[in-house]
Amino acid sequence: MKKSLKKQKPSMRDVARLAGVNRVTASVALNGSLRTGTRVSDATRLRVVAAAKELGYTPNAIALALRGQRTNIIGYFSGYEFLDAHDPFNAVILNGLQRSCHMHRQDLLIFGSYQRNSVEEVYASLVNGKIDGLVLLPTSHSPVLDQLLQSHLPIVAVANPVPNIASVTVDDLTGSRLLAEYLVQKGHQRILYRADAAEHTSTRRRLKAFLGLAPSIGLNVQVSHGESSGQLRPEEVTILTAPPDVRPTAIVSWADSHAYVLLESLRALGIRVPDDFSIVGFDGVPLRIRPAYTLTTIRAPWEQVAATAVDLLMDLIEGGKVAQETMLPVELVAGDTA
Amino acid sequence: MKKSLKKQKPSMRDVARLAGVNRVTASVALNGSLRTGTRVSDATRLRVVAAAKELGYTPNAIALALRGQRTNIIGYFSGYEFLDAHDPFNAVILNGLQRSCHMHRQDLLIFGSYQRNSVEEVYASLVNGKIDGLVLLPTSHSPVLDQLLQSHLPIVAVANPVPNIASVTVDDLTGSRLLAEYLVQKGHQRILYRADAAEHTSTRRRLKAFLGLAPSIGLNVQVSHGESSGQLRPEEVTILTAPPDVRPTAIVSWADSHAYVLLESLRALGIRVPDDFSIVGFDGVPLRIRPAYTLTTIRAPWEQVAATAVDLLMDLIEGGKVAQETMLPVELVAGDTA
DNA sequence: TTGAAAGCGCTAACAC
DNA sequence: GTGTTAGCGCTTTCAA
Repeated sequence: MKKSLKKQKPSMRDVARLAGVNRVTASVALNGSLRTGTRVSDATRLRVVAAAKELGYTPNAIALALRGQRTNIIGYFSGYEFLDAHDPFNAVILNGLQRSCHMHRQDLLIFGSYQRNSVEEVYASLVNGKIDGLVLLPTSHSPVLDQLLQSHLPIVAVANPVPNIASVTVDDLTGSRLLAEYLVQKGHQRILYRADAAEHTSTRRRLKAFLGLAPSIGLNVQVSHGESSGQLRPEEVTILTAPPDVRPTAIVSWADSHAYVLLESLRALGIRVPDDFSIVGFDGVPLRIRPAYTLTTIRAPWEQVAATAVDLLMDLIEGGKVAQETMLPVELVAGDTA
Repeated sequence: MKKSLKKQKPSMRDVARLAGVNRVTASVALNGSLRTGTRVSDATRLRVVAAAKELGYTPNAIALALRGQRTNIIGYFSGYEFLDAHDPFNAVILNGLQRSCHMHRQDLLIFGSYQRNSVEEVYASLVNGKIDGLVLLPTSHSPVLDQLLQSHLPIVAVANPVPNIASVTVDDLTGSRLLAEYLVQKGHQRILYRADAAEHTSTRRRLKAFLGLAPSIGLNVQVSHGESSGQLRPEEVTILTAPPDVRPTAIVSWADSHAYVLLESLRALGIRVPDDFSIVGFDGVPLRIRPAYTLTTIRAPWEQVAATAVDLLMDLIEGGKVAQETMLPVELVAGDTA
């Protein structure tokens, strides 16, 4: 009666005992000996398999991991911030990771460590052996990054290229060009380019490309940096409420997420879009629920980016070499905000 | 020159060697001996700590896990389906899990195994020792569930109560009552209740409560089951396009996600909301981007549900007993769809 | 105060 | 064809 209370998970040893063979014989019988000539007679194999089945044996992944130095778990770390799944960008990345991990039969471990005490702790939790490799969404510069570069943990960055780390990115330059051309075509001349406070590498690329192109196609660009939340700063309000013949007619947001915040801010100020201002974004993450505004934006294949990152990571884990930067194409999708 | 190429992660053994002590002395020096009287002189401790620092030693979580039968990873399994992070419901659950895992210093492993080959495989991957416990979003009835019940993996279900498993749910009854009363108050009499195809336990509770209450407050309820995608079935179209004096005036969707799909379907049919039909949902998941329609719905504290599930799971893992069902309160929030 | 032994579950390599 | 040995990195128990 009481022995069934504490039914432990059976180990290989239990299987072997029941089948009346040695532990390693059982192991070989179940897994097939790889290179070694070690073979098992069909009779024994059958007995072992039967025993395993009877006991409901399943291998212990932790023991396997300790032995083989391979957990078959890959990690996702989105920098220091809380990984807000409500943010459609994070959502699409998560979906891509999930899909690709599934293809590679890897488990996915989420590091949403927004407040983990120290850099040391974060670092230690990343290299403690739980994961075989890491997909990283680099925020601006983080001290963990330096440490990770020293470590031998395979890493692939997404979205923002990082020197010395394999990165999967999107074609920010083309995206900026498409936006600039679109705005010109719509007759705009004075543009407010809203960059992010954190200055991600990819944002800088987008901005630089836009600024580089602007003069040659007749765009006059003013740059501002929004709050990290995407809210308007007082200076920006001043710019936007200047006389109509002076103020910009279109706003380029470095990312959709902030463009949506902006749309709400303008609405609160009684400013109409696209009547008073045109707004374009960048990212083009698909939304599950139809939003109040359909943003004109650059659509990048983020799910594919994440999936590719996992693919590359697997190569890296298996000792391969991968390209420093893998860049995926983008396209412009016209909405009703510009 | 070439030795730095294969810089292995240092182990306790390396630290001990550098400090000139035994491995266990090093271990004790770094972790402090717990119950055992084993102590280390300050001199040795200092040397060991210095050695550890010099080498950049961090403990190996896998070895710890194998030894202590504890990985400090908790898993999240959303049934057989792909865990679509775009779905705001999944997003809010993920956020709650993440937050609570962080509080408990646990890592979060996502099982998004939409297609993992067999039940056996799914089961094996859940009980292989990688996770200390599981938060489960039960879909309708799944065979894995039966197996999991036999196992000794600590489990907590969210949203849908499951017999013999600790569950964290929301007050579906009160939610249904609030909706019914609201609709009556708005003058509705003929209602279409749209349940889900999968018939989740919680949906059944909502429906049952609604039906139970309806007669006493003068509501006439018709029930339909939408596609699993939330799309309209032909029968439903028939119901909705019946003559105005016959057809329902309000639709209750078992969940917001399908309510939003419904809104789009009606829009495609040229039916206006709330002019032609009122629509109410259930879940009240906060949206990051303002949607085209602001749904009248029941708001449940899903993030709190997920966080509580982790709390309970930790109790369970540590050998405690927890309540069979923990129910969190809901409230009605009026939008512009009813 | 420190070291030695044992064991968590598993398998590659080499006996027999 | 099968068993033995050894070791992945760590800590608890006991002996010195």
